[in-house]
Amino acid sequence: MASLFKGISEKDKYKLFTLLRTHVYTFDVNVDIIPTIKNENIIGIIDEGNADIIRINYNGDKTFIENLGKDDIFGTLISALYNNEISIITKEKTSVIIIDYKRLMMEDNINKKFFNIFMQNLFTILNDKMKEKNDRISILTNKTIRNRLLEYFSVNITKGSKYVYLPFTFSELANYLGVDRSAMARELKYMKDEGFIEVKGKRITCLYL
Amino acid sequence: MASLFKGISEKDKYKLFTLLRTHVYTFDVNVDIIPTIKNENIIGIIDEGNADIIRINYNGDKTFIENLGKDDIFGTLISALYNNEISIITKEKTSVIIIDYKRLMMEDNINKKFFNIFMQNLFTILNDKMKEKNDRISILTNKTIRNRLLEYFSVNITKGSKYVYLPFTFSELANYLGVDRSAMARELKYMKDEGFIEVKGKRITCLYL
DNA sequence: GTAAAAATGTTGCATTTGCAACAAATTGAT
DNA sequence: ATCAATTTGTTGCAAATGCAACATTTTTAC
Repeated sequence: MASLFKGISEKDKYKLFTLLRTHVYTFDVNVDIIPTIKNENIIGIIDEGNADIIRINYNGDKTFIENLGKDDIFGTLISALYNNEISIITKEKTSVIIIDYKRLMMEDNINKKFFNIFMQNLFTILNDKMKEKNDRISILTNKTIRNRLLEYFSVNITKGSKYVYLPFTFSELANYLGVDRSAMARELKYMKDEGFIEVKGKRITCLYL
Repeated sequence: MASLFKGISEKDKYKLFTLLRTHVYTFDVNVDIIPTIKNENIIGIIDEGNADIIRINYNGDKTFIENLGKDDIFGTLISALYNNEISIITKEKTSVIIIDYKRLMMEDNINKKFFNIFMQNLFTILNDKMKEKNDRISILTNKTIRNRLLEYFSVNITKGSKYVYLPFTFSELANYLGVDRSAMARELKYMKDEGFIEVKGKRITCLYL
């Protein structure tokens, strides 16, 4: 699991916090954290708890973008906070570490070895995020529910197995796939009936492999 | 327009190339550039020409991801090249600058001012890319063609105007929106008939604003 | 300028999907 | 253990969409 602090000792981590003038904010459940950090060019890291990134469109409709858990990052570089369209809603009590983005590039930082490790970690995380988004785009461009499901399975199958474990509920899966929940349930039933898949709780077995 | 070399003089740019051991490759039209650069952890910059990033899924189907033009970047950090699913197909004669990703983080680089500017530019570009991908996800999660179009217009409208200028053909727009071209044409006709929009070539006027 | 290729416009039809409404099952809190 | 809240299962129906097929227009190449 990628973390911004992988390979950095606790001691260096706190040196880094000083260097970057980090702030820590703690939020209750069901709160939008954006207003607290708005107007800033920041990177945030979830230190505890979790939250959903939601996008609000021109019409007031909400699109689920992703869920953030421990060590996940968000901010200027990740979610384009500079527009007004995004909310990050805590799903439980959540604390976040906020780093001022401008300080990342200050020249007095760059001689510190732990700072360089930190930057490498940041790149790795951005790379992973980009892959996730490409994955989702690939899924969403499929025109039928069945093909979206199959693409989702293909992307998320446990390597070398026939199993997909859902990291969320079926409702949220429908959301992620951009389809109606009940229509998805219907399609899953067809696929079960045809012997394509087997569903036990959140574990789906792909029998066509 | 964001460029990796914004704020860097030509002289420093070539110093940077030496520092990062860049390579330049030139490709004919309609060639996949991935095989040439595969196995490498790289960042590529389009120096001349343009190319499409295409994703191939488990089924052999192709998804258009994006078009790359001058100064656009691609590579490990942007398109997750490490999996086998991506092709980058030139649409004309195209030359690309390839930077070895590992060298980006080497400690002997980081005292150079132009290197820091370069890194800042890289972050800015990554940020923009992330925003583009979030935009597309927001569009693709809409359930009707009309709503995808409206969201597309909303995201791409020229600020302070009622105009959207398509940067590509209507066929490609349908592709981008993940819908059937003829179905999209039909929907656009309905919207014209209802007085919602006006279409003149690649310029769409949003009359509902 | 001309022919070929690509893009756009149009339409009928079968299929897929969203939506709504409700029942059943599961989960969570006290 | 019990009740409430959430999630899941199910289905009829109307609407939206993909698909195919073909005409027309525009663009491109020589």
